Amino acid sequence: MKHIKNIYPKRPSPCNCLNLRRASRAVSQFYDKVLEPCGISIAQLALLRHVELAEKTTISKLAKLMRIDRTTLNRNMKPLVETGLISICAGKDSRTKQINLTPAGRRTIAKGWELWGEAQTAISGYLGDDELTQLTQLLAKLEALAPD
Amino acid sequence: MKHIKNIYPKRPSPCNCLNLRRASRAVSQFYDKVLEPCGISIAQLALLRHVELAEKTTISKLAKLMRIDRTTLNRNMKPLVETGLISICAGKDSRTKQINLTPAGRRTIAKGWELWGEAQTAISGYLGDDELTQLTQLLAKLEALAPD
DNA sequence: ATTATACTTGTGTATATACACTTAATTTCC
DNA sequence: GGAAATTAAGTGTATATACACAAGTATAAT
Repeated sequence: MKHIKNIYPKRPSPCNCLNLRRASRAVSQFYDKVLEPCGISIAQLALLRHVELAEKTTISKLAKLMRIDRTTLNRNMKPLVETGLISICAGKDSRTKQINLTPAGRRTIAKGWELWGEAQTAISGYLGDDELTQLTQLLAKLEALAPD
Repeated sequence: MKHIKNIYPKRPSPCNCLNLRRASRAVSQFYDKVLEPCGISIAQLALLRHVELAEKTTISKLAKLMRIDRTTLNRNMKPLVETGLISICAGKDSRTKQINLTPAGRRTIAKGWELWGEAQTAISGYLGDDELTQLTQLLAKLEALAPD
């Protein structure tokens, strides 16, 4: 406990959480920049991809799959519905709603997929195989902290 | 620490960005939970700590120090001003504003600092020294992707 | 001194995130 | 069959995030 000033050196912060949040912002912005030509963000591409993966699923199930809060997902879908990339209709169980990918949504995924690959390749190359493996494992372990 | 559930691994996505975002959410929620007794989030504690570190600074300088967007900082300060943890007054240069920590803000930091230590210790123990070092280095490298 | 340039902040807009509470529908249990 | 418990979705509220644009102030250039 010698010098308090060193508790916050320039970079990185001593706070694991803050370091994660900063890296998350930086990397998200990097992906978003690369994805710009297709008109959606990395968060939105992820949403579309999960809708494609679990076709005709419901909101709660999709939220569980994506591991985000149900109400967050609900609101994140809004701009994608408005731009016609996904559509929502009533499910068989009247409590549920069914989420569908539109043709435009599929086209956007196709375009976004290519761009995503560029970003992904760039990051992978930037880190190298060993660090990439490390990172993936560490993040998986950290994510396990989330309830359920 | 009782908050940690050891039910990993959850399968990582192939997307580095998504993995980061998920881990960021999970870890932020973990810290937020531990910080609950002091009434602020980890993001807010970080803001207060940076205000303390760079006393009487301006919005733009503080944003640069925290490495977040200036307008984001501007809005994040609002609830802290309303709850009386920080105060804002005119700076010498009439363009600028001076950000100050209030006595209540200092008390909140003191309380938050202890709780933060608990969360930090929990995470550090959960990962272990080697992984913690790896993580810190990887995140610093990734954050370097952000434009200046 | 006036103009041009750079700097500092604020606002409108929009997405991302999640908690608390509510409503509606289904399932379970007696 | 009807009450109780569970499940699915929606809304209000609030914070976190950042881009585009605007307006005011200070400094540099002429």
